[in-house]
Amino acid sequence: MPYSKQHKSQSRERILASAIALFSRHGYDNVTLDAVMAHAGMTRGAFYNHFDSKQKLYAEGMKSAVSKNPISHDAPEGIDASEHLQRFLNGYLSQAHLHESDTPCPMAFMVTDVANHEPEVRETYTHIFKGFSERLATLMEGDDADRPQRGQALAALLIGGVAVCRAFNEPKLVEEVLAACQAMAVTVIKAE
Amino acid sequence: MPYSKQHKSQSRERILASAIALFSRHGYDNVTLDAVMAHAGMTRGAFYNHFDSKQKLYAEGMKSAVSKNPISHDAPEGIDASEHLQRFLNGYLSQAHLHESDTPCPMAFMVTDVANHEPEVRETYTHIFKGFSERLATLMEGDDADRPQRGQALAALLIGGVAVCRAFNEPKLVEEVLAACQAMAVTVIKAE
DNA sequence: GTCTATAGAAAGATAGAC
DNA sequence: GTCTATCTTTCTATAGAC
Repeated sequence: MPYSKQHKSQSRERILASAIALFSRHGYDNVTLDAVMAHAGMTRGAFYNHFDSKQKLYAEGMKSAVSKNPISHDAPEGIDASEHLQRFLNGYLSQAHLHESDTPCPMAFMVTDVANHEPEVRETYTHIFKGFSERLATLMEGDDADRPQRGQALAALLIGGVAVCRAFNEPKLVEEVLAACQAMAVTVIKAE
Repeated sequence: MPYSKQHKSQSRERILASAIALFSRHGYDNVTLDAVMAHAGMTRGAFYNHFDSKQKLYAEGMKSAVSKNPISHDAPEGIDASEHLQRFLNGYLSQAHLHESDTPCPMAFMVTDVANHEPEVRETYTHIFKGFSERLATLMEGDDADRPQRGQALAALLIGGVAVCRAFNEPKLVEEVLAACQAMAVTVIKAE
């Protein structure tokens, strides 16, 4: 057998990484399987050995993207929750996230796209959002009873901020809105 | 001349209304010109007497949608700014807006879609967002110096809240997030 | 498992009749 | 101005060689 199992799973991972990067930046319909496979270093014909359809790849890509989100992991040694959260906010609401990241946040980059897809994809999105908002709630300060709600609102603010900035045509406005969201986020995560 | 100028401009308006409704709900690529024209009561062939291309229709549709946004207009007689804003928030962050409106907010429904389009569309989006956030800033309370920034963050929160809710698969979560955004919006519009 | 080649469908845009 | 019919391109998905 000329190809190992490891080889196949590596190919699959490359396809997934390629899919996340391209779907996020250009949208589902603007990305062809040709492009995904070329970006992964293969040709179109090999695709169907790994996934059943383009739609399935989209759903799988979303799932795969979650685990790569830095907020999904615990704070590094010696960093407290508050500092961990603040660092995350700085990275999330940044030009680098908007323009350079290879693994941008799928919740912000693909919101509208997901809303137009079938239930399986939307279920995945729902699951990811819950994890995200709960994680934010855990890391913030203040009364326990309010935190889940504040976590959800903060999540909407962050996702909204990144999403609208991506649609803008003016760098100056992008800077302003990122800063405005930062400022509001800070007041949200402080105890009331 | 069997067709009046008025007839032509009425057709154009019907096409625009159809375009806004369909593009918002289903996304640019999931809507065919066939569908737009059928929804407007015509067939595909008539389209090119009104617009140069599908892309142009998209840009024109965005522009047309702005003027129909209730927040663009002044408060009715006897309603003060604070009450006008609160009513707008209630409508914006509602199930009706998410599921039933024929003229949903294009900023929330088409964010990701717009980000994937050419500069002309993004310029229009940028323009609309500025008007929206400035209008919110005008209607809210508190220190003048802070208001532009707070208006931008509030805009991001509202757009983000509606956008994510549209992607969810669980009605219960939709209700929670709408309420959470409402609560946060209220604290933002109050004087600090 | 990956390749090249191709089938088949969908949809944007155009032509010409009325 | 609007219609039907058609050209043309694009892209998903499949077939078969290596």
